[in-house]
Amino acid sequence: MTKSAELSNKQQLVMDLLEKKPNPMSAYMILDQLRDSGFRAPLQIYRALEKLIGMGRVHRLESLNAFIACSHISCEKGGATAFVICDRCENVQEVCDESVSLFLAGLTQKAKFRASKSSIELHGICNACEEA
Amino acid sequence: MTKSAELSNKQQLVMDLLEKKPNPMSAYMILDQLRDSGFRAPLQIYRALEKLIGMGRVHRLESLNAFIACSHISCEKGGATAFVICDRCENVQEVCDESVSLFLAGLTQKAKFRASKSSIELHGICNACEEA
DNA sequence: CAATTGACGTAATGTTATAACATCACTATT
DNA sequence: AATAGTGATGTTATAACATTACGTCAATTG
Ligand SMILES: [Zn+2]
Ligand SMILES: [Zn+2]
Ligand SMILES: [Zn+2]
Ligand SMILES: [Zn+2]
Repeated sequence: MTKSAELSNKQQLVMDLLEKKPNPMSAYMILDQLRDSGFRAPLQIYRALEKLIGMGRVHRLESLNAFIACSHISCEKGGATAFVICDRCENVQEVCDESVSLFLAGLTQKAKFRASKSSIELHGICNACEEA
Repeated sequence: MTKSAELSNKQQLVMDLLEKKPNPMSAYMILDQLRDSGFRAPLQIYRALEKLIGMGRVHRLESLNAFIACSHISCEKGGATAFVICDRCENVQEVCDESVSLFLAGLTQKAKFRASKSSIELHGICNACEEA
């Protein structure tokens, strides 16, 4: 629910919803939740998401076709992030430390590559679910 | 075009097509190419792909919704693979060395996690395209 | 032989994402 | 004030990706 002057009304509504949910949501789930707030078409959601992702405030999980609020102050700076996704409870941990950027740096160097975007997603069962 | 007795006729057709193409193909692209070989519906493609992926002979690229033949003998054993994808020429490098498995091991340990599947995909511009 | 299994066929449907086009609100420039 | 530019918005239609549901068939196996 963090207020940010840079967001339009619609964008703020999507941001607020994602920040309330600990789990990833698909664009269509978001649409369903926001019908009463004036959203009527998928594109309205996708446009808001595009902006929020550009700002680093929302991440897209490629392996789920879903979206989640950034759990850090914002990943604009650090950049590279890895997502650890529990397939049971849908909890997502966002790992953003040096090991990630070092790994990616090594990868781009080996591959002689100029990277622009990364997607690192690990699926499995989290500790809490394992013990339950 | 590696022959493998374990594959059905349809599965072999999909495998052959993917092995001929250096670039990722979507399921519907595959379908288009294989209409003359008797494929009629998406499901026929997805079923073959499911089997081939299970065998480690084909990989799914989550960030592209596309599929590509494994460029190694087969990733059944090693497991973890990273894909380096050029957004210009669509060339895909498959990196499968120790740095990848070490990185993932560190990640699962930090996150206290039992991993079952990973998806590591790096987008950008390859060296060849950069120099062109 | 009955049961199980795995591949296959087909139609319908579900889910995710974008194209195309028009309009509106705000700002900057003339 | 008029003009033009920009970013957000609204709406409809459609493209692209994936699965459900149901039925058939052949090979294996207890
Ligand atoms: Zn983040
Ligand atoms: Zn869990
Ligand atoms: Zn492979
Ligand atoms: Zn390239």
